[in-house]
Amino acid sequence: MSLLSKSCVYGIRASILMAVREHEKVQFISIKDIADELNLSAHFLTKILQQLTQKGLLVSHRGPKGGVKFSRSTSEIKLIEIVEAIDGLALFEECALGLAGCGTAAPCPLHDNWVKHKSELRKLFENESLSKVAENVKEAGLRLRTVNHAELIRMSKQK
Amino acid sequence: MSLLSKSCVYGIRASILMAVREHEKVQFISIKDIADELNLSAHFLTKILQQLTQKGLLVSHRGPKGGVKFSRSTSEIKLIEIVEAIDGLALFEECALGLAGCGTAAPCPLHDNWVKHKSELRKLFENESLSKVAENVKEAGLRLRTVNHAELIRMSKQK
DNA sequence: ATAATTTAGGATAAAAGAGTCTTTAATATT
DNA sequence: AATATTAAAGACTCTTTTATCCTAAATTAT
Repeated sequence: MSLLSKSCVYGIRASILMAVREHEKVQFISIKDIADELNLSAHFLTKILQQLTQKGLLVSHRGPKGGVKFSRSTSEIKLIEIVEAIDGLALFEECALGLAGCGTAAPCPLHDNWVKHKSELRKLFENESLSKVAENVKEAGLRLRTVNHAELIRMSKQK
Repeated sequence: MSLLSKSCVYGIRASILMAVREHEKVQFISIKDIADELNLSAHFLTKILQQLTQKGLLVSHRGPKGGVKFSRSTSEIKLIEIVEAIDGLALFEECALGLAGCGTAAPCPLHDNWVKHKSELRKLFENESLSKVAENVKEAGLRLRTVNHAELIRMSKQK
C-alpha cells in the first residue's frame, strides 16, 4: 500500500506543474501538454483532472486554446483539496486497523497513537498551498517527473 | 487509499489476538478459532498467516491440536515485522509522489516534509511489541473486531 | 461552413487486491 | 488402520484500480 493512489499522485503532480506554469499569461493549459511533460498517459490524466473539474477546483475549456486552469488563486488552494477530490479523506479519518466505529468510546489497540499521527499527516497536506510548493519547485529546481537511472547519475554528478 | 492493506490489517489483528491468548498454555492456536473471533473468513486468514509462517514469524503445525504460534517471544516481535511481511516496507521508504529515485540528490516537492513523517510513522510500528499491545488490550479491554451500530451504542452508554 | 483542436464520457482491457472453494498433506486420536 | 482435524496450496471469482481507445461535444481558426 502506498499513502496515496496513483491517480492522486498524478493529480498532485499535474496541479503543481500547473501552478508552476501559471505566471505564463496563458489562460488555459492543455492536459496533453501536462501529460507530455510529466510522462503520463494523456487520456488517463484527463480522467483524473476531470475529477478536479467536477469538484470545482479546476475550470475547463474545450476546443483550440482550451485546457484547464484553477478556479481560485493557487495561494488559496491547499494540497489536501486535491487529495480529498481524488482519494477522499479516509486516510486522515479512519482507524489504522480498519475497525468501523473505532474511537475513544471503543478504541482499537493503535487508536491513541494513530490519532496523533493522522493529524500530523493531515497538516502536511493542509499547510502546503500550491503556490508555495510551486515557488519551491522553481527556486530549488525540484522535479515532478520520474527520472531514469542514467539521468539520476548525471544529476547527482553535476551537484 | 488506506495506510495498510486489508490483508495487513487482518494479519495485525490476528497477531494481537494470538499474543493476548498466549498465556493460555495452548501450544498452537487454530486459525479457524482466530478467524471466528475476529469475524473474518478462515480461508482468507489462512492465506495471510501463511505469509507470516513463510517469513519465519510463525510456526505452524497441521492436524488435530494444530495451528500456529509465534516463533519468538511476543515481547521481541514488533508490529513492523508483520507489516513488512505482508505489505512490505514501501510505505516507509518511498516518495510520497511515487517518484522513483526521489532523494536528496533529486527531491520531489514534498520530499523534506515527507521524510520526517515517514520516520515518525515507522516508529509507530517499530516501537510497539506484540506483548505490549496485548497487555493494553487486556487491561483496557480494547477491541480487535468490528462492532455493529447497536453494539457501539451499547458500549458508549455503559461507559 | 469546414477543419482542427481539445475536454467529456463511455466501453473495454489489464493488473492487483480481496475473497471463496476444493483438494492435498500432515498428524493426532480412536 | 481408520478417522477426524488442521494448515498448505492451487484454482477460481469478484471488485477495484489503472490504463487504453473510441466517439461525442464544444470551440477556435480558416
